[in-house]
Amino acid sequence: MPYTAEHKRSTRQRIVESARELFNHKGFVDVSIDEIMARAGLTRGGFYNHFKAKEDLFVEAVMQYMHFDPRTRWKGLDFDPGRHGKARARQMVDAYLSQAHLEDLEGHCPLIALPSDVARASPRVKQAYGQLLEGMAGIFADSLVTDGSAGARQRGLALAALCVGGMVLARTIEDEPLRRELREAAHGTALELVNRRPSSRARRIAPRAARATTAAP
Amino acid sequence: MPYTAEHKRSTRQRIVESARELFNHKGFVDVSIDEIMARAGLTRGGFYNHFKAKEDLFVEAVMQYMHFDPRTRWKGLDFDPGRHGKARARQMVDAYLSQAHLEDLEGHCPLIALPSDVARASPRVKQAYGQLLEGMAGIFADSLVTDGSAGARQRGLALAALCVGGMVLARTIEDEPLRRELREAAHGTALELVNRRPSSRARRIAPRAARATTAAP
DNA sequence: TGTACATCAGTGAACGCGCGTTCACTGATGTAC
DNA sequence: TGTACATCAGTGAACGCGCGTTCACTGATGTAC
Repeated sequence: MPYTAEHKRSTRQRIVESARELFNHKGFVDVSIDEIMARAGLTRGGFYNHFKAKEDLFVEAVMQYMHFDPRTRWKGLDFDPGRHGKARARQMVDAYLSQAHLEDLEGHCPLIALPSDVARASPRVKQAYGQLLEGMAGIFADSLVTDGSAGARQRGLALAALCVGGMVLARTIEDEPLRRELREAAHGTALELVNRRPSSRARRIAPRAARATTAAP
Repeated sequence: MPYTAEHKRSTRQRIVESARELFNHKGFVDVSIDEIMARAGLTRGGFYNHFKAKEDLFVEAVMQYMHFDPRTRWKGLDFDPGRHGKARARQMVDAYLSQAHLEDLEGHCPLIALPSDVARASPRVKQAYGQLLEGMAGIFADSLVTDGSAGARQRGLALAALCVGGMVLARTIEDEPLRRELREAAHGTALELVNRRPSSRARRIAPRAARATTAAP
């Protein structure tokens, strides 16, 4: 059992990853430190060599998701990070609102798994969660702004709310047909929002919307 | 201290109401039975005269919201339950995504406060929560179906996802300007979705959409 | 109308359990010589 | 190269606390007579 600084860092990383998976699956309070450490191949006591308290893990578990490579994050969905503009937004909507993403309870986006836990957590946790949210809305906004519309930021936030909201609610539903119906409803509507310009009532800059050219599932 | 059947029923009701408020505010696990009973003006032990276990309360607390009169539920928002069609949907969007509704942590819709808790709860809780969700989506769908569009059900579900999602995410945000921005983005986009027909790509029945006639905040 | 009794909503002490955290200890490793 | 030592990641028992639940008890009320 070596203990270089590198070794310690990798152990710590294993603990964070274990926590991320378990929190995503069962929420913050229903996961014990015992459980987290066991999954990381360690025992209870060692936890405090790495963290001051359980809540520290919450922050790191959420932040961790931000650094994932999109290709490994959405493996099997032929996700191409090189796309731009609406194709990029469409691809994001398709991947995010896919059944594979919904069912991957441990691997999917923490925005889906943890909103209620975060609403009751410390400011640091909220900030980490907020960064994820801003990141997602930003990707949407950037993808939509290419046609010069000034409503892209608003549209990006609304798309994030629709995608996350659809998935959050889908996770509460047991009945499979209804769960699918909800997810697909959010999916279809999100694609519509991507393909249409933001309303000129909200922001008076955009000209008439162009019709969509391509469409995904 | 009388004890007619009526008295017992009203005591039970007080406990449910107390639980609903506390769960809404702090979630299921972070509220103790002590707390719930104290708020109802009672002591710990009496709880089990009315309920078999804490989780029973969860089901009832969620169901309770369904029976609220919309006028008391959204007091101060000049909510008129008599409206029909798109005016009804618009009014619902306005009320649901209002700042007053967001800030009323104890009184607002449980769909906003409890999604993560419900995702981890028993089937009975999920069913109660699902009924609330179906109710909301149904109101939207009914309001939109008046023009004969076959996509009303899909649109209703997506509107529910957008409204709930926007509010759920807003509750996780501490920064007031960003919280407002997100809420208003969801609000504006929800109104657009109400005012437009569902895309003819998704359901090929609807003719070209009519422009919106009125618009709320 | 008045009285004795049975009922049962509500009380509060106690139990058992799980969990976050602490702490004295261990033993493998890097380092100094 | 080999050896003694200091370090510190990891161990596992123990502590303290809060909470859900149980239970013997109380005392106000409805009811029978």
